[in-house]
Amino acid sequence: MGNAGKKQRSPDAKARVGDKDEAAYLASYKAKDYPRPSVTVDLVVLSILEGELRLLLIKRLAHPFKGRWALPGGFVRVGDGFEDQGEDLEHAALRELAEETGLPEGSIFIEQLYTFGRAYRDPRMRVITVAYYALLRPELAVKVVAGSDASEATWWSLSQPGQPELAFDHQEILERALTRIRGKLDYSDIAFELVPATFTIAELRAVHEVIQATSYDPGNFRRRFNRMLTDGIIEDAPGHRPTSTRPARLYRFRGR
Amino acid sequence: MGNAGKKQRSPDAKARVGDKDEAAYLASYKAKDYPRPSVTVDLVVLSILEGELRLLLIKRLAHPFKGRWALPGGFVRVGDGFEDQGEDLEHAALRELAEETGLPEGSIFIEQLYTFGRAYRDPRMRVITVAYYALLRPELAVKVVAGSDASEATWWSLSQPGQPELAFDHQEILERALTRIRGKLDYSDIAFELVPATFTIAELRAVHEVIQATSYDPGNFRRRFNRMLTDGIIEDAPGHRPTSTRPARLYRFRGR
DNA sequence: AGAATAGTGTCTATCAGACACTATGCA
DNA sequence: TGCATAGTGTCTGATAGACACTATTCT
Repeated sequence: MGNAGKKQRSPDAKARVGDKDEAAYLASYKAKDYPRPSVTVDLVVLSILEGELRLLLIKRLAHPFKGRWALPGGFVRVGDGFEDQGEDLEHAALRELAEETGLPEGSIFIEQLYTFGRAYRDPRMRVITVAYYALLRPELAVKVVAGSDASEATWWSLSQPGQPELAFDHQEILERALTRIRGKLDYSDIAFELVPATFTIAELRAVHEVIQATSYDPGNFRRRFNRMLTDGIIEDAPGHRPTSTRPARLYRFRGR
Repeated sequence: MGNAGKKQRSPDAKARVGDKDEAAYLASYKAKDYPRPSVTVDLVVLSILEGELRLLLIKRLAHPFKGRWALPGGFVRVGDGFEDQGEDLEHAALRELAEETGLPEGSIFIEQLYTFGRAYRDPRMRVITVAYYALLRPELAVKVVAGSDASEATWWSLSQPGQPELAFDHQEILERALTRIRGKLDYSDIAFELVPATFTIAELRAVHEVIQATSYDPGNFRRRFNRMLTDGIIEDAPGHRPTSTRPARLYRFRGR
């Protein structure tokens, strides 16, 4: 171990120095001599369970911050650098998400959030993390189990006080994710990622209410909803959702 | 050269293996054995000159894409990794901006845009770039000169057809920056970063028009502007701006 | 029958867009 | 004096928030 620098150098680099043509130049490129940071992806995984906004946290089994709760994430695979440049960032995020939740890779919505790279944010070494947020429909969220590395995974409520102190700068990442999501909720389609495949108006309203931590007038919300209907963003779905009183009509997101 | 891997390892790592305490653990940490990508910052530097939206591009002097135009940027300094973890991402962006424009480091507005890390986006090796956008007031923009590395720097117009083909995935980065800026223009204060320190309503309107590539009714725009006045976002400034006809009142952004 | 939620309608304030109009300084 | 731009006022349509009201189903 500790031979990463060696492995990443093209084997016959020196031989081609001096060649003017670009292909040869690439082979002899020496930029790898600069120190490089480690790059990770971290995920703010959110869902709504039992009417509360919930965050998926993993208990760290190793130093640093051993025993503390942290966002799921891990190193981006960059291959050997030259012949194999490894996986895309989004792929790394989806892979880590699948590994740490046990869910299949498809059908999980993620979006890049921000990149956190403050020096000393990881005490071990320079680590730059590309943060994503993921939104899980409740049907999927309940299937989450601890990943193959046997680490503990738990849905913490953000709707109630008493979250644990997070490892690294993960609290800051979480807050930026919430701010972003709150800002995008009204003008984007992300709310539909937190609702079952077919849903009632009240269910969609509950998503908005839980995320914004306010309450909306049912009548006014319905009006906004009706505009989405006439705009073709959503459509009727067959059946009704039984409730404690009058059953509610079902709808379906038409996106994508 | 090629000794980056060696330099980044803590000298007495092996000696402390087995110690349970966290500090010792950090010293012996071996995560550096994973291959690491290079990390750069790239900047979409925009200003408005002669009524046109302009983008600062640098002509590449080296392979790859030698002779092609590219966004200014460069490697993030990460120090030796452990004792010295190097500079923050935003600092790297501000430093590169200063180096490549000759402008002083303060008083330039930048904001992180997105991180582009597709495999093979750089043919040499795996490079992940954290993109920022910078907005320069016209007074500053005219002072930009080619940086210390003597590379050619030019303001290209985005308001007219005929931009050059950009190096790497810089076209994609540019497009994301424009989309972001167009989206934020209405609800944020970024328009004030493209206008002189004191400005007229027509000048601010011109910024909006050039960026959105539309035209706004002067009367209606003035009404929006008046709301900003009563909200305290902007305030009167002394004097008038001479025009070809009736001089216009001056205002000043109150932010920060 | 009563309770609770689904679903509809109305009123008001705010704001954007269209557009007509007045004011002022320069050529 | 004419003209271009600065600056004001008015009308209309769309939308959000407050709130009163009707409809339907479960218990």
